[in-house]
Amino acid sequence: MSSSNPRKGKGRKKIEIKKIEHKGYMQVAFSRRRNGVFKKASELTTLCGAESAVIVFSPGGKPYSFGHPDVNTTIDRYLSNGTYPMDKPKPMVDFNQTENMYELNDEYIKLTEELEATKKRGEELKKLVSVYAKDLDIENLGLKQLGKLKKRLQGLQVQMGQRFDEIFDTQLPPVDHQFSINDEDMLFDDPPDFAPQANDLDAAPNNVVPQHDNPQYYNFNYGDGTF
Amino acid sequence: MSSSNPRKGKGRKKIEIKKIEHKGYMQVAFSRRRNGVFKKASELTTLCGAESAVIVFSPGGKPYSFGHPDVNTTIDRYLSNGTYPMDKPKPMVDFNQTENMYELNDEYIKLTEELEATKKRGEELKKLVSVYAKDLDIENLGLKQLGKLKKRLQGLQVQMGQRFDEIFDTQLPPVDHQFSINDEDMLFDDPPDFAPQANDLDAAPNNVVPQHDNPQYYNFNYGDGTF
DNA sequence: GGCTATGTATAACG
DNA sequence: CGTTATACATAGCC
Repeated sequence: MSSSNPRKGKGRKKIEIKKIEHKGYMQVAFSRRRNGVFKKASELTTLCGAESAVIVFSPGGKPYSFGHPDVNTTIDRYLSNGTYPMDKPKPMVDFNQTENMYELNDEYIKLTEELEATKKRGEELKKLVSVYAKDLDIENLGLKQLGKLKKRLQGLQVQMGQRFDEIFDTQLPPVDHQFSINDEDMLFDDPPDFAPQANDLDAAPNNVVPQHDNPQYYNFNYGDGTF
Repeated sequence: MSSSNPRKGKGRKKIEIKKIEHKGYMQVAFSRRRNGVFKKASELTTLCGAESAVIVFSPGGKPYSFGHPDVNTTIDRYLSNGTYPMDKPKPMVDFNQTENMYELNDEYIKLTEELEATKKRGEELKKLVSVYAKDLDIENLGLKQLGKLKKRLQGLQVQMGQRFDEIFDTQLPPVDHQFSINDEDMLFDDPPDFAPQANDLDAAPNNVVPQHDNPQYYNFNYGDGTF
């Protein structure tokens, strides 16, 4: 940057927490700080015996993660804790502590989104009800209504069949990330649960090279945790 | 301490990265360091425009999280193999402004209440629609949901059959009726038995994230100290 | 990937 | 909870 000083400040300089525009610097900063975050997380984990997971997507879109005992386990626990479908009472934050800003902000964003989604769904349901409400009582259906219902059921059955085939053919994971929004779950009284992930930590070069044609995941082992 | 030290024994001391047994200290450390991790993550996010999610369970089992744009979005992206739209403007508060917290908290409470109310309405509507919702998004149902739906439909079929019987019992079918009795068979006798019993698939291993081992990095003990 | 100077996080204490 | 001294993280450079 400057030119006339052969030996400018070698040490660290203060930087503003704004987006780094220079791609090269940004990449370096990302790399270093990502590792810094992972290390901090692992220390927290070790010092306090806490479970943790950190997921970061680089500006290029590559995922990096750290977790103890492993990312998926922690995510599962987080999700099944009801935070996702948002059933359970959340552990409440202490509003008098600055340190909870982050959590609060997070909750705020989630709430905003969920509210929006829920409202939207409510509207759609309303429409449906207005159309079908009169047909609700099966015992009082006439032939015509039964015929309609029958057709509908047949259509559903076909779809169901296809869906089953799809699942068994492609081994599609049953995890559905969108239950909290298009929640068909509560319809069928299904307890929200997530498939336990196979935990297979195979040794690999510490290089960040994606294996074969898998999507690029960058995980590291860090002490006990997966880095 | 025993020797003279003009400086007081204040200031930070080096600590070993192992489980803190003293619960009081541990709680303090957890609080501070969790906050530190969140801040680091938020800086990383800001500096590099990266998506991130941090989940930490306190030793007491309470989940804390930070995420941008939000935890669930990042988790979803992670779980769905890292392919996801990247640009998405989110309301991001200034983490360094404590004043915002109260405001945020206020919003938070309002949102929570509104969400609850909206959800409640939504559920009631949903009950009404349930069976008749032709717009049910079957394509997004998981196996378990499909199983339930199937049962439901079968139950309906029985009811429909009874209703049909009633109708044809008490009155003569129209001359050019749209449904023959045989239609019943097709509907009721022959419910395509889709799945062998679906609940197993939930345990099917998802595509496992490749793990990279980095053994020479920090090595810390974890996991025996009872807590 | 390594070095060094310096900004930051934070352990111990009031 | 605020201060203080200090370990640690890391920006700029090689």
